[in-house]
Amino acid sequence: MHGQAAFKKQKQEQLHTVCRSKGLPVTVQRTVIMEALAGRKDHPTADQIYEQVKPLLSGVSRTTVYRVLEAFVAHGLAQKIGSNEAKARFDAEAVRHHHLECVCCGAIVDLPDHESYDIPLPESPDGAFQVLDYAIQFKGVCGGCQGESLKGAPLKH
Amino acid sequence: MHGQAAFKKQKQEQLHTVCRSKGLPVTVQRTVIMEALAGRKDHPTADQIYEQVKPLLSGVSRTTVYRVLEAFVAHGLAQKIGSNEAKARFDAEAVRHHHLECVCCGAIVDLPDHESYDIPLPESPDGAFQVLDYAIQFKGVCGGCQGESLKGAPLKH
DNA sequence: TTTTTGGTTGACACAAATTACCATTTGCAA
DNA sequence: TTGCAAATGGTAATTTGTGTCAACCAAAAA
Repeated sequence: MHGQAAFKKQKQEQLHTVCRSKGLPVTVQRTVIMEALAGRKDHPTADQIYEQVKPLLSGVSRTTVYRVLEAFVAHGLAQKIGSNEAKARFDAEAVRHHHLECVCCGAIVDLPDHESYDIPLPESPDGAFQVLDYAIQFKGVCGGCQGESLKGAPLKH
Repeated sequence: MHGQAAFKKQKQEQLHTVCRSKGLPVTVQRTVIMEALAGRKDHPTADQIYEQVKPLLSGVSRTTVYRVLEAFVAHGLAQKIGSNEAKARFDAEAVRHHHLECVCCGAIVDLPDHESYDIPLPESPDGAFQVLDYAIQFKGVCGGCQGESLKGAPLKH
């Protein structure tokens, strides 16, 4: 896939731009972690990224991976997405898009056509809340879990 | 508020109905935990509910609170909502509605007019995924955090 | 009312996920 | 190259959620 490589390159450039504009150092850790995150489409957890970069950055601290991912989110380089499981998952795609979450196995995939779901932002519906963006979380059962659900309990694999 | 009391009563009746129809006992713990959850609009975590019911049910186990809340979700009596924080939050309102989440302090409030945001469910957009429902997560800054953000860092209170 | 029975609860240990702290190292600009 | 602010590594601690099992209890049967 060439789109993959292009996306990675774009994210690396974005990382440099943001760091330079805010006076933050571009560290090896940030570069490698961004490379790892941008190369995945499965919205990994911090620990999954840690396992992935450990062989590439011998001696990385788990703490650093958590911190770097949080920093990406704080500076708009990545998104933290909320799932029903009790752990944070990250997404290098920071522009608006929507997700399909399997209620059975927890898998989260991107919705291919996000432009079909453009809705207007509510105008401060409760008074003071300033609405900036939104994300739609579709819930359902993925292909792999549909077979399983026929065998017994519908939820909780 | 009278709507509050009516909602609590409705949830208690729903609890009885569901338990009876499935042959499950209606325990004191379930009753008190439902009462606590139905009385809140801030989408509390399991531990917050635990702290709340501890004085009312002397000797409750934290494990029980976690289990009962999961049971509510499994039987459609409550919803587990995914936030950007790495912990599960619960909502006694089980019918479809949407949320406003403050990216600064993490507060989650219900969107008053959820009927304005009816969108069609995608027809298995990636092939095998069976879409059942959706929830829109609006992101923004709540009233309390707008003042804070003027003072310095925009994120992370 | 008493008995029976299967699901529930409490207590504890355990695992997973995340954060706090601090000494050391590093990026980068002067 | 040098200096400083920021980042990192390592460890410990906290928070959040799960597994196990004996004792218990709600609800139906006797």
